[in-house]
Amino acid sequence: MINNIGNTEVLKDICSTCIRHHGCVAHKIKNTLSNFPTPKHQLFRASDYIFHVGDKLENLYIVKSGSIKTFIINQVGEEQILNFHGPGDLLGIDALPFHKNICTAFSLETSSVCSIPIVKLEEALKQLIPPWLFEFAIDKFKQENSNTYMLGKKNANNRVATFLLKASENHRVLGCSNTEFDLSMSRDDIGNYLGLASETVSRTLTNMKKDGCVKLDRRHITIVDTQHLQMLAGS
Amino acid sequence: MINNIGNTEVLKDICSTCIRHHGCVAHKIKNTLSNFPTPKHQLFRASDYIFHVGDKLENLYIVKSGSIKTFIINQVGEEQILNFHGPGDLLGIDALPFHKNICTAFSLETSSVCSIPIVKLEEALKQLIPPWLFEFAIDKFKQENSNTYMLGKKNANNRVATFLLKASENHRVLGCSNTEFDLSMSRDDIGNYLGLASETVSRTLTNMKKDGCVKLDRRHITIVDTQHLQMLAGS
DNA sequence: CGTCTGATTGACCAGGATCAACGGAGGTGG
DNA sequence: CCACCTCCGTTGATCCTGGTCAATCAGACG
Repeated sequence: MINNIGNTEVLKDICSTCIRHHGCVAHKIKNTLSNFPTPKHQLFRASDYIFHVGDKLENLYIVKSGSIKTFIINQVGEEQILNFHGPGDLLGIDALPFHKNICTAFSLETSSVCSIPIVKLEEALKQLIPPWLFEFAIDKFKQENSNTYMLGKKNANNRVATFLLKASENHRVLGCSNTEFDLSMSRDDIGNYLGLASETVSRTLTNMKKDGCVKLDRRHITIVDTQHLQMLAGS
Repeated sequence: MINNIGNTEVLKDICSTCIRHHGCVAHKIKNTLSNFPTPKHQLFRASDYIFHVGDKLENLYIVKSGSIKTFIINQVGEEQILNFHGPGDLLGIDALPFHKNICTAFSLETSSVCSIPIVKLEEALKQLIPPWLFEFAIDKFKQENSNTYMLGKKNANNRVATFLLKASENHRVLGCSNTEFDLSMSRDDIGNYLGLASETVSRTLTNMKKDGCVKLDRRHITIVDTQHLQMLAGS
């Protein structure tokens, strides 16, 4: 009833189910550009993999019916689900710009998807829009997606360590020291953001200090043992 | 040291700090389109508001230096931080397409931003790219952004209720019943996604059933009292 | 009918929230 | 220049939510 799976009518009616995005992107691109190949439809059954982490990304997929989960495997070998995807959702865009899948996609039930050769899509988009805008959009997608990184982190150590490493990485990208910097936000703000009480943030930082992992002076942080921190972050 | 705040050199050197995005979007657009207005720079001091939730969105902002937090206010009047934004980050894009800010932006320290009149930007982008692609991109941004909705949810009730409401909304958008549907994933998957044990998901659902909030039959869900569920979700 | 997987329920325990007290830094006013 | 105040961070004590382990149960399927 909900997802009229396996209904051949759905497959015939090209992209009629891509409601959420006001029509299927692939076909819109096709209508705009004459040399774009006809998007193909594929059927996956329950427990089928659409793609694996690390694989070369050959296609982008738009879910037409059914549902698909994407997940990564963490340090300990456990699955961490990133998201559930239903009709209209796009799969694989976070594999750009390196064409390497950063997650695994797994069909939870019989699902039909519309697949677009990624190389062709990039060519097409570069005809449509300026390259800098393309890069910007990709970058933006990845940035937003990276918020998900916190959802699975369970305990206080995981969360705070991940937070520190992300702050460190941000400073590195900006050309500043990634081992010694000032946090601009209060313990309260950090706790609020991480879903912890400010006291817990404080305690966790104190423990890291005792372990010789970081040095602390109020909001001034020195990362002493990055490896240890990464271990605490659990990824 | 980290953010050379208030340094007038930074303000003179147009968008030199927008490293992460390989240059400032606003100026790239300006270079592409002759009629696009020169982006303006603004300075905010610690505890200044860049914009408030509900305000009409006049400008997009690109952070050049300093740091800014964005947050929403939940049912109970508490602040829930969505993200911290540093140099290179874009502020306000989630206010599209309705031009109404869905969060408040607050400067944590002295911060300089580059502001772009949003109406002008939209006009410019519509010259650059096909409208359907523009709509698609906006829609995609919002979708990714909406992952953040879970970060603030603290307890099991919050999380599970929010999850159910999102599932309900997804079904509504697809033209299916939003009060009675099948979940395609196991309790294990739900728990993994929400950062809860599967047993906790089960218990929480059972409690909701006892409260007359939902009906349950394995993966088949009937939402009986949406208002109650929204109260549990806490937003 | 037996097996297997997934969901539910119970018992117990630990991690983190809450409440409370304290200390230090910075700001303000006399 | 110093006394005072306020805000923020730290630390301690206690309680409770939710994780873990384990047993049971209900469907699905061969």
